Amino acid sequence: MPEGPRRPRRGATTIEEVARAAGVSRQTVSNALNAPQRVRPETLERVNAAIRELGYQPDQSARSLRSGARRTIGYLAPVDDPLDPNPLMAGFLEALVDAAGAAGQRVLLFRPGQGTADPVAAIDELVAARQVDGLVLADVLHEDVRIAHVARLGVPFVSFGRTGPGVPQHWVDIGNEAAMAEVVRHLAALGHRRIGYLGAAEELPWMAARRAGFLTEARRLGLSAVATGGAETAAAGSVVASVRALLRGPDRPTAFAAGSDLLALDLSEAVRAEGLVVGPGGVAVTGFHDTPLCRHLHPALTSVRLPLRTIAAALVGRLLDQVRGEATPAQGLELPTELVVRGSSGRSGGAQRSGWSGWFG
Amino acid sequence: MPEGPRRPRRGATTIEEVARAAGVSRQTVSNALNAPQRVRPETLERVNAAIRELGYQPDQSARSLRSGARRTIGYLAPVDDPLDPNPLMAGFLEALVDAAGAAGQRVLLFRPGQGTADPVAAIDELVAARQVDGLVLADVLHEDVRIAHVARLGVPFVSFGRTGPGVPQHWVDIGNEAAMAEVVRHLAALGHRRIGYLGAAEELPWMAARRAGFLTEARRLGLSAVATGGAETAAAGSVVASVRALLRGPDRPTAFAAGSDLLALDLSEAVRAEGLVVGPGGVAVTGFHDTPLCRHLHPALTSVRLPLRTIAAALVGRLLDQVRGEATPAQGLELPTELVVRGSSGRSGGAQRSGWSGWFG
DNA sequence: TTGTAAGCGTTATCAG
DNA sequence: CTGATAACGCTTACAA
Repeated sequence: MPEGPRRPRRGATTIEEVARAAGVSRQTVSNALNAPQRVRPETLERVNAAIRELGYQPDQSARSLRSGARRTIGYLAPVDDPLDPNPLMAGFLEALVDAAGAAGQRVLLFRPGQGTADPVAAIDELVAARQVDGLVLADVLHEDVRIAHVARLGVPFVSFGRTGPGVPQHWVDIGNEAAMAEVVRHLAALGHRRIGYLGAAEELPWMAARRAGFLTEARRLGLSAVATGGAETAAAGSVVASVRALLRGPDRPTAFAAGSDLLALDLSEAVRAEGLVVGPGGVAVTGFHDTPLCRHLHPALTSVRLPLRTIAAALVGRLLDQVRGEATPAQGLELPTELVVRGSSGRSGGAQRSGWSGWFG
Repeated sequence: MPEGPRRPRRGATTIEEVARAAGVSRQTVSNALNAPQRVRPETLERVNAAIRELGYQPDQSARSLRSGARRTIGYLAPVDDPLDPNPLMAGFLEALVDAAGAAGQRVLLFRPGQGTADPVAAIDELVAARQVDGLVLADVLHEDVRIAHVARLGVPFVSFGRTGPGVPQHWVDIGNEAAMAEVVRHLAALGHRRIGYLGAAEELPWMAARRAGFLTEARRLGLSAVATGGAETAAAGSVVASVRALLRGPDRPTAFAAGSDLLALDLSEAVRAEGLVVGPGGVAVTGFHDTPLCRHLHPALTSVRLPLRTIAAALVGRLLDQVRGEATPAQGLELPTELVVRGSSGRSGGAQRSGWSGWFG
């Protein structure tokens, strides 16, 4: 006669015990849980009482085995540069877990095995072990092996960030170009006519988009615009120097936008090093991400805030649509950002909302 | 005749197919996986070949249901202040996922349901649904309802951070007092005799410990020390003012330690506002956490680095000991931090390692 | 060493 | 609307 597992089972209540307590069959309890409309109200109430009484929760493994639904989504954490980690990862994860939880899903965090920087193997393992119903990918590149791979596997997935047009897919992203265009308009409205941009890691699509958005909008408004911090200034430590050069050159910009809050910090240091001052009456500076850092600077840093909760909700929604087999055509959603104006630019401390950017195919 | 789940099954290979391909029984495949020493080497090789060939991975749900082992640990994300999020959450999570992965475990992220700030309910759900083998709790308070609750439930758990002596438990923490003591010694070695400390949220044990470590070591060395930023300066925005007051007072400190990198930023602003300069020849400033911010400041910020990977590995190790039922007595492990000396204090850019702090019962 | 049989807790089908 | 029965894929004891 087979024996139970060697590990002492936690005294977890089973559906059987609930059924006994409520004086019904096992099936009725299952129905009460999964198809309440099939159970007579008074029976339902009795069953629910027993469930509450015993603190019953269905065993998720048994449920998954039988139904095929794992009720879990996998989040593949990007392997990021420890020197420049994604400053929003924590906040995004919290939002993701909340959004998933609201939809009755858990979030399983995974990463490529150490040493192996190969995300494809990690994905394969998770999928083969049938641990998740779908995947959320982040920091997606134009040509992303992960996307190509999961698309080939046929696993439901959704990506935070846009990819090239090769693979039809669901994605959610912020309007990086639109965000920087809004920054440019903000600076122009303050009267700045010569503006500068400091970027970094321009091979990353979102960074490239921010720079492009900056330059395009500046051109459209007829401003004099110059960008630095790209490949031409790649050498470490030279970022500040490149900005100082701009500040010493002819047509010195009176305002600078940065591709991140940390770059805005570099920017501020360069400004100070040139004997200038940041803020009203001096050089305007803006950042990106709206990290807590912004509030600790003097003057406080104007920055672009990402709608993390909306992003997470959209990601989860689109992912679960696929999991449920609802045949929504692959499409993208670009969400608007929020420009949070603080002392480093302009006078007031209020916030302006940028416009809705719409749907993309 | 019962039918399979309504969701179209992904064409996942089962143990049966592997057995057929290798010309052995289902059991032999299971043995090859779970007890390879029981299988004749040549058979093992044949089975492994079939496994590789078919890309087989055991269905984790089936495995969990039968064996009781979920191969998953739950991480309860602390509900933190969005204005002052834990700056290390992202890095810690990465380290945790890696450490868990190395031990064959996944990490399930969960949070108290939105609205409900009740972590106990979230824990109950996860445990009742038998989704995890154990729990990792972080940012643990002296009297922590979560600890009391999981201890009562009898679920294996381990905490990042120390709690009161009420409940016997496994914990891992950094030596907050020792870390600040090392900072104080560092400042003293630079010749500073009057030093200040800027803290915040002193009701949090780790913040209180940092302050205490600072004051104790300063007293021990016979330095003149003063701390601010506690409850007495709770009003928002007054932090900088409180430091400026110290800088204007008699016995002006020539060096300041902060309880976090962001507080060090406040500190720097206060120093500058008083017309003083941060760094060698001016006021020395140190931070805590060693966030990327440190490298973007000028001068770069001396800070205390946490051994996140070591912490994560220790947490996972202790947790799995409990899961495996190895009767290790509840005990704590205090890990040393690393003081990373940069331009904001001292001259060199090197790093000093602090000493090993030892084991606690 | 390998094969046989049972059952983990749940949900789906089908007969009452 | 309820109750019996089978099956999801796997691991464990035991027999061969």
